[in-house]
Amino acid sequence: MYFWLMKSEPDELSIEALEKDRRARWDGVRNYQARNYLRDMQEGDLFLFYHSSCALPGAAGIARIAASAYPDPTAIDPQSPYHDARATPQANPWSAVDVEFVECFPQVIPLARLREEDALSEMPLLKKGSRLSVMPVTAGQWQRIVELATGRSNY
DNA sequence: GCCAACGTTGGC
DNA sequence: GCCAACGTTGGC
Repeated sequence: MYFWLMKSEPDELSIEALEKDRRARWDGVRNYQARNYLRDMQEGDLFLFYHSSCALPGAAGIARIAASAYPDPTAIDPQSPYHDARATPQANPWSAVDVEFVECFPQVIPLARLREEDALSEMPLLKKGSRLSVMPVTAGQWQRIVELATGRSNY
């Protein structure tokens, strides 16, 4: 079991929308490093749902990988904003996973708050200039963030 | 292989 | 809207 963090613009998919729908496809990732992490995910892995490009960027909740990586259908869909003209059904370089809702944090843990934690300073999320949208989270980082968010000392 | 130009990300 | 920083593209 591994821990991850994935960024989403709440206008596209928020933790609240996932709570309502229970399950969603996580698609549109168009960066090779992020894609490789998607491919490393296993059903049952947990991830921090991070809201980006919004009024209050930060960790908003927890979700779970419901289906491991498969070819991202949006890459070969000409109608999709994520369409990639070089992708074909036979050779689709992009991957998607399915995710399911676990919990909303009582309050979003803002990016600025995460930055105050020495224990989190190694997270790619907090490194200057990092734009990676899918990243691994260590057990220690996971525990610290869940504790900040919920008061629970363990998950 | 180098590197300038470009488009994108994402916080502020 | 601004802009720093990044990844990708494509000419050479």
